[in-house]
Amino acid sequence: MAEADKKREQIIEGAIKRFSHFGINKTTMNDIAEDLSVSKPSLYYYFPDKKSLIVGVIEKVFRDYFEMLGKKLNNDDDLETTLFNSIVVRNSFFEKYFMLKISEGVPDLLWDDDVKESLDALKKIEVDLFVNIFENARVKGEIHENDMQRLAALYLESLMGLTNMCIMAEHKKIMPEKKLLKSVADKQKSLSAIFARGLRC
Amino acid sequence: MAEADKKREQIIEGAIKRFSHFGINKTTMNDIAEDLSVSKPSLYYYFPDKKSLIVGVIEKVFRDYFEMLGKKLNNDDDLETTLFNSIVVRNSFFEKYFMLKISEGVPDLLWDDDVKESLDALKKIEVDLFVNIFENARVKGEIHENDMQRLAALYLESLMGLTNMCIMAEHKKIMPEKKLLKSVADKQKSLSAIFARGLRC
DNA sequence: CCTTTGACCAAACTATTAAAATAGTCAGAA
DNA sequence: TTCTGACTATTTTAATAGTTTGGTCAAAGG
Repeated sequence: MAEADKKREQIIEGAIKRFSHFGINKTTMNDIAEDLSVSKPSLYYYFPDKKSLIVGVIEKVFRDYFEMLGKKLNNDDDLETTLFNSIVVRNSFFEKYFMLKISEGVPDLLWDDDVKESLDALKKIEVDLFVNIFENARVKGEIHENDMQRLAALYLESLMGLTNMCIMAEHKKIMPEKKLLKSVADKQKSLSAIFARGLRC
Repeated sequence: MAEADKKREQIIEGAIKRFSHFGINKTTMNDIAEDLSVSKPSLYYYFPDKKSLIVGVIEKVFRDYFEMLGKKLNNDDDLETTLFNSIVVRNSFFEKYFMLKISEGVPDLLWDDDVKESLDALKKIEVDLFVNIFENARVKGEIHENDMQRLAALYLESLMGLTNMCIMAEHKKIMPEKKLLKSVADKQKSLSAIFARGLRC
C-alpha cells in the first residue's frame, strides 16, 4: 500500500521534471515511462490515464506551494509584510513551474470538467489561506471590514490579473525574462502595499 | 478633402457595425463594401488594406471612449467617485464593443507592429488621462505620493487584470452575461475604493 | 483630377484525407 | 500485486485540393 503510494509519487516527480521542462503536451507517456525505466502499462497501472496524471502533478505542485507558504508566513508580521512574503513564494513557484502553465498548448485542458474541478478546489484552498491572513490582520486591528472571503478573493484576483497583464504584454510564448519578473514583483508589491493600507482606514 | 474625410468616417462607421456584430475576422471587405453600396476598390481607395481600416476603427472607438470619459469626469469629485464614474464609462464601452476584442480569432493582430503601435499610443493616452485624475487628487491632498505615472499605470493594469480574470473564469468564447458584468463592476469598484483609500494614508 | 468599377490574381483559409505519433488495453509472466 | 511485450484505438500531424477573401489593375464616368 505505502509502496504503491511511493511509486505514484515517483511517477509524479518524473512527470513534473518532463512537464516543467518541455511542457505538458510535448511530453508523452512513453517519455515518462522511459525516464523511470518502466513500461507504459506500469504507468497505466498507477494512473488510469494521462489526465489523472496531470491532475496529480497539479495537486502536488499546489501542495508544495501551500506548504512553503505555510512555512514562510508568520502570524506576528503585519499584513503588508505577510503579503510581500507570499508574493516571493508565489513567484518562485510561478518561475519554477512556468512551463506547466496549462493555458497554452494543451487544447482545452483548462475547461475539462475533472481538471477544472481539481483546480477550483485548489484555488479555494488558496483563497482560504488568504482569508486566514486577512482575518488575522483584522483581529489585530489592521482591517476594518467584515467579509474576509470577498476581500481575499478580490486581492488574489487583482494580483493574478496584474501578473497576467504584465506577462502577456511581453512576447507571447517565450519564457519570461528575469528583468520582467523583477518588474512584475515590484508591481505586485506596490499593489499589495496600497491594498493593505486601503484596508486600514 | 473634407468630402474624403467624411467618406472615411462613413466607412469606419459601417465597419464598426459589422465588426461589433460579427467580430473582425468574420467580416470581409466585401461585406463592408456591400453595406455601404460601394465596390471593393472604392473601399481600397480610402484604406490601403484591411489592417489600416481596423486601426481606424480602433482609434475611432478609443476617441469616443476618451470623449465620453472627459464628459463624465468632474474635477470637483473626490478620487473614489471619479474612479467609479470612469468604471461606468469603461464598462459601457467594453460591453458595446465586446466583439471587437482582438485577442480572440484574429491570428496575431495584437502583435502586428502597426496595430501594436497604434494600440500602445492609445493606451498611453488613457494612462495620461488617469495621471491627470491622480494628479488632481494629489493637489487636493487625497494622495501622498509623487510618481503619478507609476500609480496610474499600476491602477489601470490591476483593474484590467481583474476584469480579464473575471471574464476568463466564465466560459471562454461566449458573450459575457449581464449578471457577470454586474459582478465584475462590483469587484472593480471594490478594488478602486480600496486603492483610493490606500493612497490617502 | 478625383472617384468608381468589373474583372482579375495571389495568398490565406477550410475541408478532406492519409500517414504517423501517441494514448490506452490485454493476455499472460514474474 | 506488480509488471511487460505486443497489440488496438484515438489524436495529431502533413499533404492536398477547393474555396474564400484580401488586394490590384486598366479603363470609364463625373
